[in-house]
Amino acid sequence: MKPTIKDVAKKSGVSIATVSFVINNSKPVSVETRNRVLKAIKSLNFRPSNSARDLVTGKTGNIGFILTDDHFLRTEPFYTRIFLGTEFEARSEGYYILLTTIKRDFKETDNLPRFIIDRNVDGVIVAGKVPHCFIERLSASNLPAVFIDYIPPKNDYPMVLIDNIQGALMATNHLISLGHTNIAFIGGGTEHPSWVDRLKGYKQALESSNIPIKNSLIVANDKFQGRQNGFNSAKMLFSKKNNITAVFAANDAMAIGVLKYLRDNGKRVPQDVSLIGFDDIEADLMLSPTLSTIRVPKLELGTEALKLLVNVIKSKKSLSKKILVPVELIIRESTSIYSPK
Amino acid sequence: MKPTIKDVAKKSGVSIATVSFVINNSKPVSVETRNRVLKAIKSLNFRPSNSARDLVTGKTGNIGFILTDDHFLRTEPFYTRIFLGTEFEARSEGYYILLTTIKRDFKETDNLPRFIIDRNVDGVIVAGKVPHCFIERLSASNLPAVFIDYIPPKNDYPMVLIDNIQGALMATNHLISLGHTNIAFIGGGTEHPSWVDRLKGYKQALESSNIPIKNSLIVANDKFQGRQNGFNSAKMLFSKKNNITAVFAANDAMAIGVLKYLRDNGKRVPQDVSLIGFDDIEADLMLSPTLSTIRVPKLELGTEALKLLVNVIKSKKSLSKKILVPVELIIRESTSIYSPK
DNA sequence: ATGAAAGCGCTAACAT
DNA sequence: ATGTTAGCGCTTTCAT
Repeated sequence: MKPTIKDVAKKSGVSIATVSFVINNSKPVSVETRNRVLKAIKSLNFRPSNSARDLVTGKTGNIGFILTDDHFLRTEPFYTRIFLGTEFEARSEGYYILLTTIKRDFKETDNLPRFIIDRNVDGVIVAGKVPHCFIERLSASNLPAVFIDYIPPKNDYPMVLIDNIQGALMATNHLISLGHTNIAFIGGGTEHPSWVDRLKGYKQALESSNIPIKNSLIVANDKFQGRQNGFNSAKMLFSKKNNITAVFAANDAMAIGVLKYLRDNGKRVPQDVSLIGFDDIEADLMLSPTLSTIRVPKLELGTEALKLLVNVIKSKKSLSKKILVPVELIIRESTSIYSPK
Repeated sequence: MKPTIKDVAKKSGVSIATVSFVINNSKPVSVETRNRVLKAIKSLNFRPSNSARDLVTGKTGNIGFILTDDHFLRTEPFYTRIFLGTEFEARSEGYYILLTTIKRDFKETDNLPRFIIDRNVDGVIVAGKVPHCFIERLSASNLPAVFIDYIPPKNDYPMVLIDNIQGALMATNHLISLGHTNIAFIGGGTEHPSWVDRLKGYKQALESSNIPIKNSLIVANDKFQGRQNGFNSAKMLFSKKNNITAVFAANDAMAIGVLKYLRDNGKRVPQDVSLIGFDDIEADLMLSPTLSTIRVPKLELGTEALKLLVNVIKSKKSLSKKILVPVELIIRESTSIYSPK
């Protein structure tokens, strides 16, 4: 049978209260008793029962991690890495993570994740864009929550966000510094804050270098997803004659699509066109040339979110703090100096 | 405050025992009392506390899901789909899933997942290949466990496996039925049972059609992973002159690598070379031609494993049942009739 | 068919 | 600094 706190108490000749104090560091215990208790714990291989502890503290020791199924199943290990960051940090904080997905088109009548209904989590982390009606329902549940990489409509809730504007500035400035002026932007729709900010950064960079912003060089819609989007957008841009010498794709998935289009159509990267992405997904090893990009510290997004959530849970305050995680310019093979033919 | 069983008892004018009987269907309760209790539960929005219940039953209501980090982060959403199957089934069985990764090179001295150390799961599901020393440690923990898509060395433990031989037979026979006879096999190493079986099926198919097995047409090593492996293996095969007209790649990731190699080297698929994979991963939409393959029902692997584990947990018997999940031939564009030039 | 009550393993207030 | 003890919310045995 699993040893209990009683066994430890008996073995070390103290009361169960003292054992509890030692386990939780909740009251001063003399060094020698503490050592005796610790020894007993070790020799019995004692672990406090979660359910007993949770029952009396009213906590669950669990944290829910929620994202849409399409995000979870994405080809690029973006959200899975974020999850890993969260799970990793959870270990050291003593929490368990319950991962669940909701449908991309979560309906008002759909069930909330079971751990919310049963209130079997102390808080939840929401990663990526989720339907508004889900957020409303979550809100109504009054659970502490932290959002990663998405700004919920009401903009309360603590968030961990990517510094998208800064990243887009860095990417675009990198191309500018290489001598490019005809720089295209390929992005997603306008309903995700990230796409909006990455476009904003692109425009800001051009402006500060006094390069005119041409709408004909900007394609931003979300009729398609990821690579397919990049491919189609590139087709739209390059089928017209507009002497594009560099492309900033708002994420790596799209950049890979662009790359594919350019290859299929006899344009060399970076000789004819420089290409930079965003995210630094663990791209295909086979990708050639390797992609210059803006690195998003995915693990860090996850760890920061967990820390933030634990703070909220412990402080009971609903601080609506925003953490902006810095990004990094990664120069690889797909960008090079502008050299007109 | 969260309502308790007491509130329900009070509201419906019965004892908490009766409420418990209703909740768990553990003793006959008269229809009218049952209805009264049910009404009270609903009106109070009562949910039994997991920790209280777990404390008295000695269960945790949790199941651990373990895989190596590289599997979890794989480009192809293979294991993530399996997880989703498990998680889905867990919902209806009333379990929560604690997902955690271990390192691909898990060392003897590494910590076991926390939920095992703390015994905070009633059982675990292990997906994909994991280090032997991990399995030994898991074994020592005496937790019920089920393996998915991997046969642990000692071969005890219940397993949910893919019918690899059957799948490889179907794939190879498909190529044979199209008139191909010079069929190459590209696989992984020999230390994963799946690779071994897929090769076995390939050979069996050739034999039953009286096509000689040529070792020169077989490449099976795991110096590289996934696509890269396929690419390199294809290079090895096609740089010699051996009139290969069809390739069976032991998984889709490798098949995509093969496809890439063939494209880069002016071979058309399927006109010059037919290509079939295995797994039916949600391949790149941009893949052209679309890949014929053997579909592995990934969600089903996950759901079956959970059902099996729950059985083991409930029956307390360590039945070492093996479930062989059937696969399906999916014919798409990458395979066509052999037509010599 | 229903109820009373013991007790699961722990925390924390109170007592010493 | 350490011990005693009352619960936390539930399941389950034993009465009725």
